[in-house]
Amino acid sequence: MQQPNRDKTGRRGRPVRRPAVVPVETRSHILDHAEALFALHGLHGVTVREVARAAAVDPALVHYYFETKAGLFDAVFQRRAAILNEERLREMDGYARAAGDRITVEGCVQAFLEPIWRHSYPNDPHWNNYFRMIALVNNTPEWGGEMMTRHFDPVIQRLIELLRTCMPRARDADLYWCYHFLSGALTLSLSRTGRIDRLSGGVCASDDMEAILRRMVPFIAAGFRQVCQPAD
Amino acid sequence: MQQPNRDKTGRRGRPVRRPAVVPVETRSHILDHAEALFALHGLHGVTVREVARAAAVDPALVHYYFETKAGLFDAVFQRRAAILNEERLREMDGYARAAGDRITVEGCVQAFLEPIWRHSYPNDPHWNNYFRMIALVNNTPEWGGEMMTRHFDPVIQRLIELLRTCMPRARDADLYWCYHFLSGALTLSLSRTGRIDRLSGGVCASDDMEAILRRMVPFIAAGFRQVCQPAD
DNA sequence: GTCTATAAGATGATAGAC
DNA sequence: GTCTATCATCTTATAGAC
Repeated sequence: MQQPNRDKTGRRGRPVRRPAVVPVETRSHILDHAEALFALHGLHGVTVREVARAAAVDPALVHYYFETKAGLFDAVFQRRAAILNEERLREMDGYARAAGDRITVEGCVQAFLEPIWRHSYPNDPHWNNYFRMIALVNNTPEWGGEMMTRHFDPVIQRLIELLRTCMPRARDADLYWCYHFLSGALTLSLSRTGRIDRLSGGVCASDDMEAILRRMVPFIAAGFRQVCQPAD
Repeated sequence: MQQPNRDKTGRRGRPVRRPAVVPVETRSHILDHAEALFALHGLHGVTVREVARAAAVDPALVHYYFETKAGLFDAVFQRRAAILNEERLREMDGYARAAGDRITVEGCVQAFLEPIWRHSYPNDPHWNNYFRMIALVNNTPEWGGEMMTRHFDPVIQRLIELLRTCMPRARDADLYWCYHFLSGALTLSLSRTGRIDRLSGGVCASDDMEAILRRMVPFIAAGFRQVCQPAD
């Protein structure tokens, strides 16, 4: 599998001591490949060796950087969560400021989703892998709830807050349950399993993120209003 | 699957051949415990030995009945799908017949969900495990789409058909995408991860299926109408 | 930081006795 | 149908050389 003592230059004497070409990126290089594999197979469906092989790196290095497989998984999850959270908060704050009194449920949902779509559409493979991971985690009974809470709660709370200003008479339970429906619809979309392609006989495509967003915003907004703002 | 040589009467002549006390149930006994484990950890998170130990059965027996781990997973998935599909078809047909011209989007969605809720609420641990498995499969990129299609498509097509009679001018793509949102919201609910409990500070409970249904039906119905029946 | 080597044990699956 | 025994392979993780 490995050729122990290769020396491309073939020049004799000292082993030259070049710490490879770009050692700076090793860590994120491992993260990228781990992300791609975890997205497809989940935590238990991936071995440290597979990650190492995909990243063309020694298995021991993975442990050097992340200690355990769970540590690796967590690091992968953490990396883009930080970025995404910041973008979403800024997007929602920006929208709220710009909209002022004209704030709408549609606008809030759109601002909440916008940063995701910016990364996923048309096609950033890294982010798309990450989003698949989120979908898997979100539906994992054992530790999924805890993990989602730990990484995303502040952003969700901000969304709820914003939605409350649109629907001042809404009850908390209704707002949270409706967010839960949004969360399910969103993460299933992000997992792009190809199910809808088969079901629809090709009329819909899992990868058509634009088609999804165009319908998700009005769908979710109408649902929120129906439940949180009953006609009474 | 088959019990070749059973002889309940024990009448003489032949060596009686009573294979233990209750051999009839071994297969479904294994299925039950596999179901509980797969629901929590997914296909890759469970070993054949763990299933065998949980079922208090020899590991080789699992292979005897199901050949491979994937075969076991599939058998678990199959078992209740057959039951559920039949119940859902009957529920939807019954509703459509009873409603006649007064058919509504709410009614269709309710009929579609009703059989699930009958099993999950208040508490049938077996069915609840099964529903968690569905949620996991539904969000599994690799083979999840294929598996959902294989087991559930006819029922979904029937739902779409019914919804089309409520919204005759709806376009297919809109109907399918809206079903996709429904599917995501539903399966996330079925996975009961505890996320919403944490997020809401205890205002909502993952296990409160009645609270979910009460909101899901109007939420989803309003979404469908908004997207599939634009005011134009 | 990166690699070799290896510990220490678990894995899916099967052959064959009963 | 059920069990014992076992194969061949893979697993996470670490110690220590370089």
